[in-house]
Amino acid sequence: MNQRTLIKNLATSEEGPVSVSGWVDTVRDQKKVQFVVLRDESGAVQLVNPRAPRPEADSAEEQPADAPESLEDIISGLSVGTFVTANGSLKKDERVKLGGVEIKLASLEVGVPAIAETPIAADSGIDKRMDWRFLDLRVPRNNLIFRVQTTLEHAMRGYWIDNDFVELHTPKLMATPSESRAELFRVDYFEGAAYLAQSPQFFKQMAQSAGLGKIFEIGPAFRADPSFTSRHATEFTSVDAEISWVDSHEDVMQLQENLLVAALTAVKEKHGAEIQELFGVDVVVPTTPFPRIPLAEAKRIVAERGHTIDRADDDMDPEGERQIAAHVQETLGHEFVFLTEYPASIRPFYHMRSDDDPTVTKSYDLVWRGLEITTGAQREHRIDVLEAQAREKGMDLEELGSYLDFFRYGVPPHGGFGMGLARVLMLLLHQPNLREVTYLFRGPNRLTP
RNA sequence: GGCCCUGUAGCGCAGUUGGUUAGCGCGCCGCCCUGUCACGGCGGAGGUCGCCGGUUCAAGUCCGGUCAGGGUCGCCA
Repeated sequence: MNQRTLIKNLATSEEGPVSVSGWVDTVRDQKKVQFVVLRDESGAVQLVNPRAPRPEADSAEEQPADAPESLEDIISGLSVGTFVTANGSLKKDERVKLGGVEIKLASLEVGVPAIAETPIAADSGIDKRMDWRFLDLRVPRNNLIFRVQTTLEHAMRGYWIDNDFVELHTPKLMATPSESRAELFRVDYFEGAAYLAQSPQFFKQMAQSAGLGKIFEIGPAFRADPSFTSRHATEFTSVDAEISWVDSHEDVMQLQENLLVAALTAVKEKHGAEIQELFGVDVVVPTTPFPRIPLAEAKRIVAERGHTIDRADDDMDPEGERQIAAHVQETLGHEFVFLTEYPASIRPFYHMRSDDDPTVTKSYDLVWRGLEITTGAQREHRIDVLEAQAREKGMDLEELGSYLDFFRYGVPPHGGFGMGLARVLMLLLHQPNLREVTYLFRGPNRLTP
């Protein structure tokens, strides 16, 4: 391992010998002095090499053919993108606009030369940039996205660990569908077939019967959904939690809002300035409690705003979600809104129904700036009611056998939610598209790289 | 999957009612340049206009098909 200094630490380093490693960002090769801007994952710094006076014309001929290449020739031959290690002397210099420091080069160790003409540029479209994602990710903005994601996940884990949650890793290969038959990826499994998990739903409920109390998982989910939108992927990272002893979905909503406040607080603290600089976005930590609006009322409000929801079922449409978010922002100044009391007709069989109105579930969606990021609910844990609801939805009770067993040997009342990590990141950074904030996007037309 | 839009140089784009040699910016290559920092100056290379077919004396331009991509709706996280 070489003893490189991270470029961001140069500003506070002492003048003198230093070594940095990174890739070439710019070469400014002038007659009397050469400059190289070197970038690593933490920042950029200027390397400088004053050229020696030109040797006499005939002295060049005296150079042996196998003489080592001079530093100035190495610099002249550098292509943008090449990874190098620079050794030299750190100097503060007010003339340098890039951080007020530069490294006077002693030597340059050049690795594999990069092809000079890159297949993408800063203004390339998302599809071309995804083809060359490793180049696209060198851009500081994109590098920051995954630092923010790391902080986001770390803060959520921290919150859960502080609150006695258990972290689980549920299987992604399943014998039967985890929710519905639709959107399932079927894969060969030895002599038979298996399905890729659409969500950890059943397994995190199993943890309730297992007596684990409070659990969470951050893991992959797969949906064979031919969706071509800015907010869908066929493989995505799902943030899930499930807790015992809830009185209603209200307890789940409280968990989730506290979790999001902890996560966004951590992101603002650690990256707020950088996010402002590179994305022009102010990270807003929401206040609790988040507004809660029953779906029926939300639909009335949306209708009053002049948007007609034109659809066969009782659900909200995307424009309706944007409208209700605008309403909440205007009247309450809040970016988040819980839409609650979804009709049973548009919810899965395992959502618990309301005590006083069986057509309504104890469930919610969380909408952030007009986009749904979560569905949560109290689950039905009474086996007879659960079976009745499954039958009503036309589910095959045989196929649900092992899931239904979770409820036959004792189970606490429980509830939980699932949240799309990339959707959160997309909204946090005001990005127009999931693809921008996914390391390697997977969609109906995208399996590489 | 439905609807709408877009495919022209490595990248981003322009290209008139169809008309002779298809342009611009960036990038790339070469030469020049006293400290640059979006360096600058001069020169150069690079395109069977996504693909197939049709209309026409003539197609980047019009028509049909096809492939790829984007947006949106459905679906959801």
